[in-house]
Amino acid sequence: MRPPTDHSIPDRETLATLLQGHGISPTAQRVEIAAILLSKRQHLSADQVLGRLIAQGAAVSKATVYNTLGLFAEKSLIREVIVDPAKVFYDSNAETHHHFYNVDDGTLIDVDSLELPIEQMPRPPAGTVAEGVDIVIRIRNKRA
Amino acid sequence: MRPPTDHSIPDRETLATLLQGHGISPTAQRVEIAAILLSKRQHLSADQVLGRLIAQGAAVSKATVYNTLGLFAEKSLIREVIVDPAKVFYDSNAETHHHFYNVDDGTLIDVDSLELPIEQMPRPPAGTVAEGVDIVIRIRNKRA
DNA sequence: TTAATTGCAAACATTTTGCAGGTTC
DNA sequence: GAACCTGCAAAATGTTTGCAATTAA
Repeated sequence: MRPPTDHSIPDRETLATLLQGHGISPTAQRVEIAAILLSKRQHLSADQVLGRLIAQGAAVSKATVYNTLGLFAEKSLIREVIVDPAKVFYDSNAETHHHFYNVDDGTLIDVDSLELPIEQMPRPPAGTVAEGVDIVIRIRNKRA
Repeated sequence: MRPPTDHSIPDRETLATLLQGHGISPTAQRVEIAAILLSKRQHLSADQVLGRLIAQGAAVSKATVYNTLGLFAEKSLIREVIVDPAKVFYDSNAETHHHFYNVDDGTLIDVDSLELPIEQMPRPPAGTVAEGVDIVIRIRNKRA
């Protein structure tokens, strides 16, 4: 049986292995960032990640946060979600799925891809290949 | 029969009427911006619109271009397309349709919604209503 | 020890804003 | 003349970059 730790799940060791599995050298800062973002299903902006790092006393610079999140996305460890012209969200869930985007409060909610099946996919233009499909259902709060 | 004009189609008069039909007072600048964007099916950034205005000698300020495009989108005359974290594209086609987005060159291509039917739509979370669905198929140039 | 990574600050690009001057109805 | 609209410049925001110092393999 594994002893309890003072770290959030998943633990640092597991995270380091996970990063390596995606071809990412697990530096202290990267593991710290992964620990925050991958602790659960969530959608955070780079600034929010930085805020949490600072809040918990981790010393990671802004540039490193941006670079690292970009690197994670490139290595398919996380996903970028482009819905807000003002900033990019990073989704701890890299699996195929879609989103509700609440335009009133800027909130993202996951939609399992089984709930939104795509019947038929148009053929990509000549000379190109499809890389992925992003579906965003824009929602608004019901007015009282 | 209507005499030929030196304006692009649609002409200024028609555009002014169109703007009014969407609850937009047709000022000179707004008509000019509409003339550029609505001349055909296209996707332009605010900066591209400004560039074309300048190129053709129209005197419209940057702030007005941004404000006007935002206003047009709000009034459903055009559509904002959020695919590039760096800038918003304005789509002269406000009808329901979707997009291919070429991540290599930043190009947008329309996809008729008939070519990408949605079989089943998940129910929006309680207290919210769906406003629209944006589907973006990310494509990449085939490598030689 | 060689390459990769980080941090800082400055640079950037897009978009927004404040406000004075114009325009419209 | 009241409300709306425009233009300019400055500000705000999110993100990227250059480069020296640090760390990792």
